[in-house]
Amino acid sequence: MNYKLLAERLLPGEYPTPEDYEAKYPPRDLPKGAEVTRLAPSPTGFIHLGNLFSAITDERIAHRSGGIVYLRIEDTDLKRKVDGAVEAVIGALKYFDVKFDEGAEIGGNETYAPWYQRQRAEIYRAFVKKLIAEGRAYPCFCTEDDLAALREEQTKNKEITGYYGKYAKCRNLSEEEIYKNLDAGKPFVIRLRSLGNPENKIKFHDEIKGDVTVTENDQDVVILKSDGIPTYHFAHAIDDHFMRTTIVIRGEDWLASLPIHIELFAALGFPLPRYGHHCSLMKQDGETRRKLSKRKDPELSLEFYRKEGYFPRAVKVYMLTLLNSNFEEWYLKHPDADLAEFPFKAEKMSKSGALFDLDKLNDVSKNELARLGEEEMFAFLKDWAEEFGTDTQKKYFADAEKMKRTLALCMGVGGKKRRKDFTTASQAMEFIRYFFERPAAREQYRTDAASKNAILRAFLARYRYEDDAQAWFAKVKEIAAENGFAAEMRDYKANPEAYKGSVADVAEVLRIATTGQANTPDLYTIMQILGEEETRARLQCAMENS
RNA sequence: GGCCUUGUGGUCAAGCGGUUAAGACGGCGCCCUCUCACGGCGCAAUCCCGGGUUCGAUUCCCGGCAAGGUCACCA
Repeated sequence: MNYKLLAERLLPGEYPTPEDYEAKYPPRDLPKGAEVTRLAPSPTGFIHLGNLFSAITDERIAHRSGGIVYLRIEDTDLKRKVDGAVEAVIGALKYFDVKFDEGAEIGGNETYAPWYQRQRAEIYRAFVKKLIAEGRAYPCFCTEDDLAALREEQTKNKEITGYYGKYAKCRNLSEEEIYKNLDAGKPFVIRLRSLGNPENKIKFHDEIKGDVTVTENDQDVVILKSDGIPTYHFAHAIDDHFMRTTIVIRGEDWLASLPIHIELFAALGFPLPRYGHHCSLMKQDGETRRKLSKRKDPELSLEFYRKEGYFPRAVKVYMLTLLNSNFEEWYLKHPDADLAEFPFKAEKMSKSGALFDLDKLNDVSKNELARLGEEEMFAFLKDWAEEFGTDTQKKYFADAEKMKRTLALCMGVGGKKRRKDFTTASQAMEFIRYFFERPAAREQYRTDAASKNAILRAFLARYRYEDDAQAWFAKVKEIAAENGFAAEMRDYKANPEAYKGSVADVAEVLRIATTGQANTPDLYTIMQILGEEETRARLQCAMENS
């Protein structure tokens, strides 16, 4: 068979030679040991935690080593393409503070552009043509029905499914048959002529998983689809070679197709890059655990964290604790260090899939929020409210001074005695709501109505805005004593039967009356922030509504 | 089913032949206290199973078992 002629028929025209491409995309001029990594999402419009997980790894490995990380868009499947998806990826990663050096919509070093695979058609075809000319690839005219029938037969006979060996019908088509099919205008794909033998095992060192054993590939995989676009496997080999990736970081689901990639790189005459296959985030689902799924788990979407108002750094910190087992300890020791200083290592990555733990994220989030200064917290909440808040919530920020006072005095923001009442911006808005709106739904008073009104009346009668905290609380105690409640907690504890309740119950009446909630920060401070008029109005209102 | 990977408390995990088997989250209890939150103290809870190797296995070997991944003209 004349493979050269066949190649010309299949992919007519002049293509640059491998040497041309080697010259066009030269090795990167980087210091020794510098790693080149990449994030290569497909533009489906859905950016998830898994992408962030990979992206942080890519970014850390590249930048820790003085190398670069780039963004490549794997848009070879036009069925899945969504407009604006690339911007969404970039926006989301930027929000979580992952910076790329070059890539799609980012620019940077143009030498290795374009970063959209659909714009790289020529180079893929040039190499496919070369493979055909060498007899390492061939046209396959099997239809999807043919393939389905084949799979069915193999399944029935309990054989390995796929296009390989004796089942690779088109592999041994005669020259005559091929041209007959071509003349008839039959659509075709190009397949790799695999030389592998599954009896052979390959020892392979994975940067994350360590030493693994894989089975040699014998599948004649499709490398060029009938629309002339390469499959992932082929594009991966070409792009990661010519974009000079040194370490390919990807999900462990790719480990299964590593043998294909090993054979492809060899067939192409490219040195194999290093690989790091990371585990995927799991979720408990009844008895078993499974991969986080975008249909079932809203928390997989990065958008979820923005909407809920998680502080972006918190998400990043949590990802880092999952990514490197020694990160948490390091962070405890260096709470004020730049996250970039953490000595991130691929080999410290977990080999098994971690269950995504929202409780843990929430804890991290509270702590991160508690680190924010007054201005930072104000800006964070304001930005969130402007994007996701209700119209009422947006108005909270109209009186910036009041908001800052609330944050500082009641939440301890900016001070050293921090409260950790909320994990997200949306919770924060809910939490401080009673400062800006009259409480609507009241919690139940534990105290009976008559005592409650007596307490309210007594308080209203002697409340003075000018009182300091001590004087204020002394009055509360007085009121307690006068109404049959223990003024001192220890008295009440020593002899609970002697009283209607304690000063705690008296405080609760006042607290619910002014805030609508049984649990709040210091009541005196709240009243100071609300102002005398508003405080009185609320207490009055609570009395009348009983 | 074939192939690959992984198995330490409920979760994330440290550990690398001898440890009272770290730590964090969560849970529970106590203290602090006008409530809550914070903070402090404490408690419960773990080496998948079976064989070896060894004076000694969570650690090494073999075999099970379980879980996950993958078997497309999707990435």
